[in-house]
Amino acid sequence: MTARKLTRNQQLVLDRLAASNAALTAYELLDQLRDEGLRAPVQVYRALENLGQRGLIHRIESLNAFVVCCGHSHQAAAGFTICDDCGEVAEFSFPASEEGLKSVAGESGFETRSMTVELHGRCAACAGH
Amino acid sequence: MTARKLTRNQQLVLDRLAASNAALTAYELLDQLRDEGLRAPVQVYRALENLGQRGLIHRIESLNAFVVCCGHSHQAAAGFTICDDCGEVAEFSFPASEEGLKSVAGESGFETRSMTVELHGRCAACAGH
DNA sequence: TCAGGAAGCGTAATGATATAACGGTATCTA
DNA sequence: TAGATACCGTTATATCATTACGCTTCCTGA
Repeated sequence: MTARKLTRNQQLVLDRLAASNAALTAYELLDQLRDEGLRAPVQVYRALENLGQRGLIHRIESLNAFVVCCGHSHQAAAGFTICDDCGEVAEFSFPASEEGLKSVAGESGFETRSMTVELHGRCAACAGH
Repeated sequence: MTARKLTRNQQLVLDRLAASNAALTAYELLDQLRDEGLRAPVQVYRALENLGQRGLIHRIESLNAFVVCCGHSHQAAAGFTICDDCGEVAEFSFPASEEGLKSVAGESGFETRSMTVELHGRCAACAGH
């Protein structure tokens, strides 16, 4: 019943993501892990699926790529800022706006189960602040 | 300087999207337009790119698919509700939450240029209300 | 403690989404 | 009406993701 230990492949993928400020695609992960013996996309995708179910990583839809989870357990939805200059992805939460969005969508009877919130722009460093 | 008229391919793609409540992928559009003489994905992608620049359509990142724009000119960002049962996609705006999101992201110095807001769940009809 | 089931593995093939490169045609504008 | 720009169709290729198969590892309970 308790969660199974991470397998070698899962740990390798998680470690690569944890070491990156940017989101990594499945194929970028595969390239970085060839030295560790990974050979096929499906090996990476399987690890990603498992890590996703555990809530240890997030998928960035607008990049078809993945990042580690910030570490908080998510009662709330996760939002992401994505720097289009340097690629840095940062996670944030937005409890008030989240309620606002659900509420606006709910006006037409829509029942929200999950949400994707991704902001593109420039990070503080790239904006020169 | 004034906007060029839509070409035949652009109009065909726009019309198919306008006739659908669900988002359509580029390949679904291609299949639906083979009778009209379209043969290759790039023809559809080129039309989609042009229509996107005109603001006549939106891309749904979490589906890799496209919908017509509701028709409002967007000073504000567009949000979407996506029914995971029937596929219906509806557009909404959320001025208050939009400011909230930009503001939360801005706390760390992030400058927002655009945002993706996609809510998955069940539409009123599928929820049985 | 070991039998059965669930989860995971590697390999191969394939499916789905998107773009690059090329040379030709239509349209706009000065 | 010449030059610039946008668009066209065709072909090839890049990128992202899944299915299928048979074998191994790990967990659990009798």
